[in-house]
Amino acid sequence: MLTLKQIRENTRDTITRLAVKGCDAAPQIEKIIALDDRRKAIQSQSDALLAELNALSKQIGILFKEGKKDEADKAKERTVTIKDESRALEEELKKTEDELNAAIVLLPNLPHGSVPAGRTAEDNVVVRSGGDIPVLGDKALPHWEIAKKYDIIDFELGTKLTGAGFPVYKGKGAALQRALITFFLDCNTAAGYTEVMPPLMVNEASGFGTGQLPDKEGQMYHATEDNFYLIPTAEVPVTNIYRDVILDEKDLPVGLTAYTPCFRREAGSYGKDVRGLNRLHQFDKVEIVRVEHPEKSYEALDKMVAHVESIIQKLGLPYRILRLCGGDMSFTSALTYDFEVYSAAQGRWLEVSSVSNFESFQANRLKLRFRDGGKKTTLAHTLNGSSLALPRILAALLENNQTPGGVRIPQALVPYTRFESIAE
RNA sequence: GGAGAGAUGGCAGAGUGGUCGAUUGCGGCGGUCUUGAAAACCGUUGAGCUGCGAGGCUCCGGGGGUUCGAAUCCCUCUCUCUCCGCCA
Repeated sequence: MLTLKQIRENTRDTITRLAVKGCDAAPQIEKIIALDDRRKAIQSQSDALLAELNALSKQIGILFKEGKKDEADKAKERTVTIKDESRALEEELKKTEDELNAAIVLLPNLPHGSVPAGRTAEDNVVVRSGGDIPVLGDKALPHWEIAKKYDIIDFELGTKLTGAGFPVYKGKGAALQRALITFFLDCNTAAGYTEVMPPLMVNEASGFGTGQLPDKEGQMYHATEDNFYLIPTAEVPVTNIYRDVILDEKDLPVGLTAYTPCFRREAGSYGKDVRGLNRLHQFDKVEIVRVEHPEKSYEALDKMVAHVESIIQKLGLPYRILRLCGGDMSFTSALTYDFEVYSAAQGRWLEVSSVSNFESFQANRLKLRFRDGGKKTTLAHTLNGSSLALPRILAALLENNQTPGGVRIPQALVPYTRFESIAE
């Protein structure tokens, strides 16, 4: 969430920048400022009243000690009216605060100055691209057919066990999956990220911390008996490590990486785009998360982009990097780069990573701060990115590397798979 | 799952109705001393809201209650520990 300070002190600028995201925030902001004014007024009234009550209570204590019971009883009378007034004010205050909070939470993060205007994915800007798109010829198979041909992924079996979107990886398919996870983690730790293995279920507070709750409640699987949520991404448990934390400035930057399965209900998506590995309810992903000093977060974002790019290059996949336009960016992001790899048999680009700087938007919600110099606490900046999501990488690998003699494994992965191809 | 104990500041640990946002120790920061360091000594050291400021208000796991007054009493939830049961 945005800070009240930002909204109040840079009102005009806030409105202008939110417009880039296609959000007409003026009425909302007017409402927020009015609510905040009201909150302050009630608060100071309430504080004055409580100050009087505190003083009286102290006095009554002293009077009792001195044995002046009559005077004490007299003083008590006044406290009764104060308490009534105070209770009413408190109710009013809570109501106003709730309204204020609900209003602020609706505002998306401010886009960075470099974010292109635009409404849809069409308006995203290709920053750069790399790798060669293979020419496969007419007999090229989409990955779901390759998977069937070599019996490495069984979608029907997963449906039997659980439901659609829960594939079973078999034989070399399972081994390749495991190899990719280890490969990605090794790349990330070599770049200085510390590996963590977080829980796959989180409580409500964590869901709120990263913003999945309350808005996206329907997107997560919910274990109602214990009120836990299955994580839709490692971002949730890993970022929440820093919920309500005040770091020392010298602890920055923080860089963590985690492999986790991800669970998404994907309510409402269907159609041809969801075939095979393109969209799953359970999939594997390796994530990177950073906590940065506000002055260094964009430098860090560039480093993350370069890092993810280097991994895709090692796999030899054709890719492109997009700077998302205002309209296509997530609610919480200030600047996002998407990575897409080309799926040669499907003839389309598949999103495999999204790297974002959230600036202080998440940190404000998490209360993630650092102490600078020894005195002031300041909100930190958070960033995260996939490094990388497995299913679509796997899809592209299978499709782009298919040959009449089988699927060729990229050299960088062979030490991990310990086989060089997948054949009949 | 059953029984019991507990949750206090960065950590340890006092505090069982009034002047307690909280004794003390450790740690941190600043200083004295020293060529430098250690030791010793002195000072300082939680967060949030509000106010130009002085100051005021809130927070002792979360929520509710009793009371003029709650860290302290009551209810409730969550979590931790010990013992028993079960178990990879």
